[in-house]
Amino acid sequence: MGIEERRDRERQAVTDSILDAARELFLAEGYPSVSIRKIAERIEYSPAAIYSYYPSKDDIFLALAKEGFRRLDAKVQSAACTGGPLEDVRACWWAFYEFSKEQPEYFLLMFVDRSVPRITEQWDGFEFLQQMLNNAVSGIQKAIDAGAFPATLNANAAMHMLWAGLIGPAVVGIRHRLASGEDYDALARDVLNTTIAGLQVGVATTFVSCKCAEEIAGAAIPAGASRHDS
Amino acid sequence: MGIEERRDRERQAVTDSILDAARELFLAEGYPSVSIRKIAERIEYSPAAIYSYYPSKDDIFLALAKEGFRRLDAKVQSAACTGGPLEDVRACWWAFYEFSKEQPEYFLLMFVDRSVPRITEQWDGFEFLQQMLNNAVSGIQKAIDAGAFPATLNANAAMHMLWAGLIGPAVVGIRHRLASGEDYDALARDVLNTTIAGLQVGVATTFVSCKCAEEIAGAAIPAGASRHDS
DNA sequence: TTGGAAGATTGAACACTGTTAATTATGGGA
DNA sequence: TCCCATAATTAACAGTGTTCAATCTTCCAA
Repeated sequence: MGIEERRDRERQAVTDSILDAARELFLAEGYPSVSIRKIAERIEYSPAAIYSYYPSKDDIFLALAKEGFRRLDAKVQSAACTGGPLEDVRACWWAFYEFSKEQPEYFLLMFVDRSVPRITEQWDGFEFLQQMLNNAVSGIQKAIDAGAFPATLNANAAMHMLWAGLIGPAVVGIRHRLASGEDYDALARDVLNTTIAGLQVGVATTFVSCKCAEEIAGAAIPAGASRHDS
Repeated sequence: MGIEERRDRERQAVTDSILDAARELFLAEGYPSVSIRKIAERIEYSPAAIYSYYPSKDDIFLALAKEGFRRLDAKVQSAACTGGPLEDVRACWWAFYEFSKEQPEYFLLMFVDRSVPRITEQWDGFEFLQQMLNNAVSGIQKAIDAGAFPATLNANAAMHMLWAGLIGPAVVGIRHRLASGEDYDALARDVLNTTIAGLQVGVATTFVSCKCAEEIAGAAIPAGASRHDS
């Protein structure tokens, strides 16, 4: 009796069509103008029907956020063209910035907007992102091993710096926070190159990943900015 | 006849009380949960009354954004403790990051959220911000003149790099985009110190302010990342 | 003192939003 | 054919920003 299988298949088809409709609206008009009623109209169902496939609107966009991490991961992975470990690092993080331009809605959903609180709440559980960040750490470690960065550099700290540092230009770009006509790409490029240059000269870092915090505890405490703690 | 004056005074008092109520709700609960009806209830007026003082909800929050720029300007200006031009630069930009922690709602409204589209549209017209950015450029120029940065450094490009670069850690912090328990301040400190170190070693910058673009046109075109343009 | 004009304020409505409960329709097994 | 589980819908609730006609208040001139 393949009836249950057929029913499961039909359920999955509707579930997918809801996500498809949400994605189309989301990419075309942005999160704020996506509504359950618009999704329902697009798939020719009543608004209430959607709630027997997704518990809430948040769950739909949580699924889209996960999709976004996969897309970002794919783009970043295909960016490394092995012009050497250092140039691979540069290329991968430039791809990260490019993603913010090509997929601003995904980027905002994943990193910036507060539209879907659960993305923040379940942050630790996004495996594709964690995997991507781990890959990025490996890439930096390769550059360290190749002598492009000082051996004292903490690859994890460096990764977080590049990541956080590039979110800035991305947000500035998406939200148009430059005077009209100025070059957003040039700014992002300068931030990337300057951060890499800064990492190469070897500034003492204070950021330590929790996983190995106990091992290094107390090792590298202060930094040039310690005077600001007063 | 001081009647008109009195009426103006009363109008201004109500206008102010609307802004006060909006600010209180905004700082306590965040933009998304501020509504015209809540503001109206707080000032004991009907919701419709607000529309004879502000044309729309956006205008209320545009006023709050301007207020935010003044607050940020005040904080940054009082941060320079003249431990030398370089340390002043560091202190001012650390204050910028601290502002994002102390006043996250203002920060989101001014730089990140898309709640009030007019903030993006009228971006060029925020005089307090422009003044603050100009001050920041001057501060960097002083550090250049004092020999803390290379003489070839474009102070305006450096300012934009510090600004955009620190928006990243600020957003990561406000949106809690680190694994649980990790140190947001340490990340921001590292980004700041590494960016300053990178500026000190003198990476060629491609960002040029529009105002002087024609003067420098074509002077400094490529950079290490030019290979990503293909 | 009264009438009217100007301004301030309101209640009710419109078109939305996410979400839920009760009701109806559909299809398969006994 | 009857029954039952599942699916889908209608209608509603409480909320949103905003608008408009009606009311209420205040003031000045006749």
